[in-house]
Amino acid sequence: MVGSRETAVGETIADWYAAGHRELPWRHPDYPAWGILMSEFMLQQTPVARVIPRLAEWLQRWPSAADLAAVPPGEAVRAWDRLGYPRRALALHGAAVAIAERHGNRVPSEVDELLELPGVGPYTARAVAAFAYGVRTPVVDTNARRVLARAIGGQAEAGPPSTRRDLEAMQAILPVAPTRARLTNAGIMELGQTVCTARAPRCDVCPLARLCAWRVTGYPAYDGPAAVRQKRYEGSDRQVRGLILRELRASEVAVPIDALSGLWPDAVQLERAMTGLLRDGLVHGDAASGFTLPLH
DNA sequence: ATCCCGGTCC
DNA sequence: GGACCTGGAT
Repeated sequence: MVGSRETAVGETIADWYAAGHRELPWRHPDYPAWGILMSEFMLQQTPVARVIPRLAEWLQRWPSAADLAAVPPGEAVRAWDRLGYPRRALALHGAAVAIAERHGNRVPSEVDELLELPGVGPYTARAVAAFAYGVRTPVVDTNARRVLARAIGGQAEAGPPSTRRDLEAMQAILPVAPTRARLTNAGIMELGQTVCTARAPRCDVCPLARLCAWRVTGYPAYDGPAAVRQKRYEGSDRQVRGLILRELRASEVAVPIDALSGLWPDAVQLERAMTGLLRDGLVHGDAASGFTLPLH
């Protein structure tokens, strides 16, 4: 219905974002769709400040999908450097190959086509459609989920994720006009990152003010299931995988097994990490001939 | 020294 | 539901 909280929240966020936001490279009007796709891959798990310089390098080195597709996947893994979760580099290279071969070197604009690309899930597909092409579609990341949970749901936290519910909740606040919807999509994530933060929300400067259901009900405490905690990094297989890849990134030739066995005291865990890397396609080779990044 | 962040895939 | 990386914040 007209005048609902949903409508008012969506319009208010669009106005707030339009009135002033951080200047980020991928928000410039003439930034290419390929650059936006790369930025979304990098931003999936990595803070803005670390993405900016790396993205600039990638765009200069590989100005289109076909340029990245033309090099071995290992070059993407090497250039990924320390952004973390290097399977994303492999997936981005795979997406570049698919775009070059099946889409005429043009990043697709349809959500369904984007979802077919490796490493592209519900968030990235809609983010690219919305921000590269202006498609009116709900874009929901973890920040948007939290804002929706508070402003619309009246809850302190978002609770367990449900893509279907998230998309419906975001759809309900999206303005009808695509140009306005785009502002709301970008704005709700910015609001969640800078104002409606997880631990110390700055409600005193929030544009939603009394439109927020959580605020008007007196900030009730969260009574849902506790958020799952990430296992510690120190001593994890993730750390061992990171050590192995760091060694392979630094070498232009195959690294002998002896050079890797010194990286970690627990031989069983080292073996397990290497098996995982080989299975993921992040490493090629064997004990006899040594190991490399995937160079073919 | 410890905690925290986060989208995709299996 | 759990695995996956890293560095910055506290």
